[in-house]
Amino acid sequence: MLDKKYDYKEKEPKWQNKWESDNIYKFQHNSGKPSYTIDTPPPTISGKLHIGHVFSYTHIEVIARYKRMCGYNVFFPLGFDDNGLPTARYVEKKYKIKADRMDRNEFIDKCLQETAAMEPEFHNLYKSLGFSCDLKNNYSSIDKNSQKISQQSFIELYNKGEIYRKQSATLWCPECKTAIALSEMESEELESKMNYIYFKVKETGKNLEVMTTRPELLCACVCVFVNPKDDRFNGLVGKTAISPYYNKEVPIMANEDVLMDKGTGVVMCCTFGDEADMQWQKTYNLPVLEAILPNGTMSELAGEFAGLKVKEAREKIIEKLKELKLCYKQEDTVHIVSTHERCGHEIEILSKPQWFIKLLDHQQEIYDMGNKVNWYPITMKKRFLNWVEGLKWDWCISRQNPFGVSFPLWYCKNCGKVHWADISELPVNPLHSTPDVACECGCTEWVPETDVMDTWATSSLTPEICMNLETGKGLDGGHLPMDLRPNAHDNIRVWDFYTIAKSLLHFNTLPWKNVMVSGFVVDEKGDKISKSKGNAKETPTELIANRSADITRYWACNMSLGKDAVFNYEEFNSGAKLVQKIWNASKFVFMFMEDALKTQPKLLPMDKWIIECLKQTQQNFKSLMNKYEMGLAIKEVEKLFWNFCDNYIEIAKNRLYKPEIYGIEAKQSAQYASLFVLKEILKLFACYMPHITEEIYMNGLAEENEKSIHLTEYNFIEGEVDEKLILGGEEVVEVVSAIRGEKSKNNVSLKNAVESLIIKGYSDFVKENEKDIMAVGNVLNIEYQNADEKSVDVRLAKEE
RNA sequence: GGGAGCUUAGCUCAGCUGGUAGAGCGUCUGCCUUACAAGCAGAGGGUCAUAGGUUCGAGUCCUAUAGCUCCCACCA
Repeated sequence: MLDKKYDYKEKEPKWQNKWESDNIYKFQHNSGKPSYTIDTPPPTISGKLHIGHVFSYTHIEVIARYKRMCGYNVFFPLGFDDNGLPTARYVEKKYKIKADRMDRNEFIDKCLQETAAMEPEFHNLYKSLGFSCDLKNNYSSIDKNSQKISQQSFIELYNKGEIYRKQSATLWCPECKTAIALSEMESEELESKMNYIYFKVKETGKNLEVMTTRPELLCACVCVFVNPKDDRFNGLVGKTAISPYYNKEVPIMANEDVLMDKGTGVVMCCTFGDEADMQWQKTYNLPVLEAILPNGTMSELAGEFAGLKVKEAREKIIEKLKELKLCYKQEDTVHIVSTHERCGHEIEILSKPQWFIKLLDHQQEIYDMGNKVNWYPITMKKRFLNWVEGLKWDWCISRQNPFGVSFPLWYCKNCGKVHWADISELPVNPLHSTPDVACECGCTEWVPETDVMDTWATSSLTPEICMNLETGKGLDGGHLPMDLRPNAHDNIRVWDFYTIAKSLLHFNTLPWKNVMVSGFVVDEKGDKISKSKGNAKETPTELIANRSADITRYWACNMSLGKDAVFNYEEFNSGAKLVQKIWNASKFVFMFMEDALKTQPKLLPMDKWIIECLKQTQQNFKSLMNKYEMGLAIKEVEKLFWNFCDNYIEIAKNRLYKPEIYGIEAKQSAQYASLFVLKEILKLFACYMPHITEEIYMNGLAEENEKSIHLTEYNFIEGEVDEKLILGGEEVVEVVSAIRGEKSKNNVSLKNAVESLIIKGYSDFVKENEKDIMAVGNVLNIEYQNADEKSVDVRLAKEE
């Protein structure tokens, strides 16, 4: 029997502990069931979990439960992404330390301690939300297995000719002092100045006006460009310009990309001010001059400005140019600069040796693979393809950052030749060991690679890392594709993209068949909820404590897949109402459970009707869930549930309470139907609200040997829906509603008797349910008339 | 500039292959009804962004336009 009130504070932890101790979500290796594998996103360990995590992780969790109840053996592991820059920066901030000003090993230990300390917090939150992931089956992207798989991937791709090391233009963050990848860039509007300065044309001695926002790069100017169609500069191309202050001679060249109406129509090209400069450097094979050092200060090239930070140098050189009357005008402007997503610092382009994975050679294949993946919702596919089309760089995977997966290699001190670790030795940290062989050149001294890999070089292998938990086979493509990759839309061009690329390069197969893309949680203004914006009113832990896990989950599912959802506290009320109602309705049905027949008796029409409604809902539910549209799917269940409560139970009530009037068979029919439908409704709700459904199920509905509602399977009723039966039942509801309306209009109680009821134009189905209608409406006399249009005349009895 | 999405009731959103506008919340009016007053019943509320087009018929399909959001490009 059920308690009078449902106390989530007691019940939710009770079931969470039980599920954990019974190990009910363990992936059953040899269960004989088909398996369903999920490539769960490992959250980045760089701060507390926020409501956005709860949102998208709940979506994954609901699908996991759904698939389990569909009869799949669900592989739902758990991971943590704790290697690399995000974690390093988090640790630096938290302890106010700087990685480059302390011992490398000490810093790494600090990072490892921090991540180890945070993982239990994540576990607890997952547990308190009732997640059905296998908490014991987890990985971290810095653990030995992940490192091994990641390093092996690197070596194998090198052997396949897909990796190269090259001194080349690199996106560089002077703040983090590391190379970054295109996907880590953001752009930001910054105020700046357009500076108009004078070059000189050597041959004519005339001034050549040039506009630049980056005068500090003047020292690295290698040429100036004009548009060949620009009449103003007829005859200049081929001549020589002399830069102001530095007095360096550079060629005047023509290029059609130069915008004639921007600035003065003359562009100075430096290596490397921006990506256009880089492109020009490549096209015209211009010399590479390094104006900016990795730490963001000016190089020797800058002369008296050497050692200054870029921004200081910019101001100083303009002062100088003004002094020399070589800068004749300044205008304010707002321009968009590329910044590093992790620190917001402006990105520079430097020339440094880095390791790259070839992507541009495989652009079309990556595109084709993305095209083969099922994206949910389908519009997300375009985002992916759009990103692949815009690819301009190979993937720079080296990072000059202490915390991450090491490159498994050393360089010969003498000749620079690379010595690779043997795959059997992995994982290795080249800083901690040295090869005991000599180089071909005879040298025996080896210099370790100090760079580490981009976090995505490892995260892009999560299908292999996940499956390794089960198979132990390491970097192995035999299990691919997995069934599902779930993530939010910001990860399409990052995690999804890199994973597809790696899967292509290693195994030439899809990493997974389906991608489910969630939206973000935003506030009323449409801004992403985040701690830094201060628009998150409650932490996930507080929400769960104040509103319960089931209600929080319900809120998270109340969305359209892929769309951003507004966080509105009031929306939690609908969930609270639903949970309460499920409890009360179950209490009612349970009152008549004791002497219910186990096998199906002969059913009355309205009992058949509600079962037919269930069948229809189940079918809609299934087809929506198979498209991962859990928000629309639960709406279907809710619709059925409220119909069950407001209409069916009200009608069945009289038969249940008063068998002496309506007959024992009428009671048994209602007992059977109400129990059957309630049980199936609870199963449909179970993946959303696992606690309350479990509490009810295990308190009366479970068979003797059943351990949990979550280990049951849906009892989907097959066959076509009997539309006639559905419509017939709806006609009965319509008649009942007319009676209620009349009473409401006359401000009388629903108990008030109806003196006479005249039903016109309705089908015979209504007549078949005469007893139910009379009972629920307290109707004394009933009459039927044929008519072309349906109507119901209600004459109320006088109030007593 | 390229790509995607959105615009439907006061608010948050559903509306699949075109057939007489839907839900929840909020508002209003009633009702203590042997599960539930944190409840129940009922009511009001919309030129479906705008303009054209296809069609017997258009939130739904097509073409423009406007506004908002996101991604990419724009950094001289």
